Amino acid sequence: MARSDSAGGSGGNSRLSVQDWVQAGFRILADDGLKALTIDRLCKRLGVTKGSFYWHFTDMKAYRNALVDTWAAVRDADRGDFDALSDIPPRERLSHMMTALVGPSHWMLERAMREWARSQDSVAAAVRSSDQRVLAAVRQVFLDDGFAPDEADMRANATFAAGIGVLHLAGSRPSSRAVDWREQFLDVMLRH
Amino acid sequence: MARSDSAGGSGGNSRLSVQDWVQAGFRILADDGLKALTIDRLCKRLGVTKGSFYWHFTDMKAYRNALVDTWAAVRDADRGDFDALSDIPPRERLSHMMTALVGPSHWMLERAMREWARSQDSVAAAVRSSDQRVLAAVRQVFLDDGFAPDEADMRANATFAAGIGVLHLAGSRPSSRAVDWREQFLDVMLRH
DNA sequence: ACCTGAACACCGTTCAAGT
DNA sequence: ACCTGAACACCGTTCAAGT
Repeated sequence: MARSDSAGGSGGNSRLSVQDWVQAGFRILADDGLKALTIDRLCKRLGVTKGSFYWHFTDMKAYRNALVDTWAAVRDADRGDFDALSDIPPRERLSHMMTALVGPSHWMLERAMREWARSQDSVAAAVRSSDQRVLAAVRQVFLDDGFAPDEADMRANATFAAGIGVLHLAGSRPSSRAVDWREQFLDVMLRH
Repeated sequence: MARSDSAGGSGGNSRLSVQDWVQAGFRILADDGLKALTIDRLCKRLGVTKGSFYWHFTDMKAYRNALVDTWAAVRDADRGDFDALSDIPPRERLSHMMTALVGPSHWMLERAMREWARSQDSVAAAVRSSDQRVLAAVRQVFLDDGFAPDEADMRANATFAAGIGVLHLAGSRPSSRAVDWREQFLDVMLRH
């Protein structure tokens, strides 16, 4: 096998960084799903052998943790965008958040993370702490809309749970019907 | 398929039925979770070799289908119990349904089914059709409570999605706090 | 009809050896 | 420091052969 030059990545350097492995993993997840994410496939994509993987990561568990950490950072960045929009009315803000949660690009990743969380405590902890931050932002919307703290808490949890439920129930990408549905649902949740 | 020898007892060198394999699978799932459900482990539990498994099932996929079919039958039986309670007030009926969905014994199984559904279309179809029946029962509650068909539809979907979300967000068994939360949530959903 | 036993492919993991 | 190459264990799958 002739070793193909580099992985088409940044700089075309022959040596790999942790981030190279992480990015390759994200691409595989998006292209072919959870089951396709195997060490062999990663190595083929990066043009190295398995030993290289085990120099960068102690095992598959550690590699998943690296993926989850990067995912959590991206998620936090998204949440930062919400904070920037804190001057627009609560109703619209909530609509934005729901769209982002169930939304297009994160869709596959969200599912993968939650799937790993079920069999790996370290992933579960990272997902939970990321969820907490999103929940706090949703709760703030209800507070801003004039609900008492307890009520805001309950409604934020309900809204978030429904979002996660939709994520798991959806067989495919959210349809336009789902968008209508979402708006009606938010009407109910924001009703005083 | 209706041949049931001395199932349940260990030690009988009698021949195995499909249901013997299914029941052994449920026990492994409940005891040690999804990852423990391997052909080797099933064989050790039943005291046979792998060849036996492959005489009863064409592959692991087919075996999972058998498990899902049995699960769907049990779920339908539960739903039958709801129908019997159609004379009690909507609010209480909904409370019962939510408790059963998120509830104790089916908990582990529900998750396993939905996990398989993600990577196997036949399982996804079975889960979806079972979900549809539950959804219809929830929708009926809202109709009985006086909501218009469209409203009932939307609220049933929201209630169900929230239930599934809670199922996936829960790290452990539902706490007593979760029960309070559930009642408050139902109050909002049933508010006219 | 129902099962054994041995084989094979695939994948995660290890490690001595190379640059 | 970073990677190769060969080995091993585990698990799903196949199949000829046994009862």
